[in-house]
Amino acid sequence: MNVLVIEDEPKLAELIRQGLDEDGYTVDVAYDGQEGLDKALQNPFDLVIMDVIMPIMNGVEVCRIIRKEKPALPVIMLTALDTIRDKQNGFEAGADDYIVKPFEFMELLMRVKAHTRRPNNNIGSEQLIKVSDLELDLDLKIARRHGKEITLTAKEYQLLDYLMRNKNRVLSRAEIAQKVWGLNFDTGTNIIDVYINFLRKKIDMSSERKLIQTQVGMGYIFKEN
Amino acid sequence: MNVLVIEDEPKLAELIRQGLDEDGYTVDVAYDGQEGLDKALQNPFDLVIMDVIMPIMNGVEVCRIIRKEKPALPVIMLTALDTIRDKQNGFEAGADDYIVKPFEFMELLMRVKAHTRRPNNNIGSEQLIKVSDLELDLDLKIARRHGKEITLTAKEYQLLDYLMRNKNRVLSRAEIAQKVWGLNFDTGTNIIDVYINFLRKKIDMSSERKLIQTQVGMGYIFKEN
DNA sequence: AAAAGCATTAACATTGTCTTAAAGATGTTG
DNA sequence: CAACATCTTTAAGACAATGTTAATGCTTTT
Repeated sequence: MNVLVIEDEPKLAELIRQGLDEDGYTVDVAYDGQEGLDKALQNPFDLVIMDVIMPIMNGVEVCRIIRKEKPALPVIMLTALDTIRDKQNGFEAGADDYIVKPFEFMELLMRVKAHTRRPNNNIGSEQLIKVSDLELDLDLKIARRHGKEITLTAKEYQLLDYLMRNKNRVLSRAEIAQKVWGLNFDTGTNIIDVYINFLRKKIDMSSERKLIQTQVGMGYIFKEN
Repeated sequence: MNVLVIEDEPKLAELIRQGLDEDGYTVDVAYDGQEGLDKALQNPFDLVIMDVIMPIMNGVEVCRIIRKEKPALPVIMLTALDTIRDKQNGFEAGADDYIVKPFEFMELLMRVKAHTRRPNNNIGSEQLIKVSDLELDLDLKIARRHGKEITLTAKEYQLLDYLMRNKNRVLSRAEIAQKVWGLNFDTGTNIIDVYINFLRKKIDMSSERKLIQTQVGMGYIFKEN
């Protein structure tokens, strides 16, 4: 697990670094907001711990940008500001947790564990979406069913990605056109039907379990189970 | 967003319920650990808020089981126990957050938001309309009565959706034609009657409680209870 | 009891979907 | 930079599912 600590006070930064290190985390430290932001965006961290009051760029700002660029990356704010208003600012900027100084290191450690335990947090390590026996490898841009590799073209990949992220929900053609093609679906095109057909041939043809199902008059659904 | 509150103290439970309700959450309350656990496992909640000290089964136990059965369901613990050791117990049982009483409601609300903001959590976030023992699943576009699944065609679905959203109100054919078909109902068509008939066969045939009722000379009404 | 309103059914019309083929883009390689 | 390969998109016909009409019989109202 890779953790980024953004904290301008060297003593505290070192304390946190060492404590997490002892617990098996890989820790990187940044000493101001700008440096922290750059590191956070460029490297695959699993969690960010940051102070609010920092030189160059304050934590709330940094958090806002991180949240926008990496919506799934957990952020724990660490600060002496204790009023409800301060906390509200932090949470509104997208923080996932807020710890008031002074705190016991044990408390921080427990919260770090809580936020890195989440099953969704395979971000930073290997990237894949899994539904039933089909997995989509976000790094290699291929699918796998029963462990067998299935190559996909760009559009097929985008469509499958969208379907899988919205599994168990009927998606209208208009919705799919909008999200995958950026179209307004007034154009009377049947391109979605055609691509659904391509995907079915690749992922559903050889299997009994049909993952892509048609909902006549409504759209398509990617069904788990 | 569906939230389960497990809290034995009725006053506090109601306070939380009301506050979350005002912020747009759908809230269910359980008053002891066992009831809470049952509800949590049987329904698709997005978040659980629970007290630690409760009759029948304590929060730590409940949390441990929830975590095992539903690893992705966020749990916020709420307790008067303030020592590091207590918190450690909570987190080790799989809690995602830990708030010490007394707390400001705003702080709870912010943490609830933080935990329900996470992407990928379409787990449990199924949208549905419920009237009496009939529920309409807006994701799967199916109905369920007594838990039994009922598939619907596109028009049937649209009509039922309209009826349920306007439950306990007599709807004239003209209104229905307008809203569901986009027609002006001057055409002397009986299509609404026919579709009401289809719906009755699917949802009312096998049940004593007739949800769709005729108001002679006026239209139809979808009646709760 | 007559009239009006409603329920039900089956036949038919319409729409929606699947599949294939081929043309138009785009990217790659000699 | 031309020829090739691959990918994306359009189009058309076959087929299936759904939507609608209309005729008939039943129920409610007056």
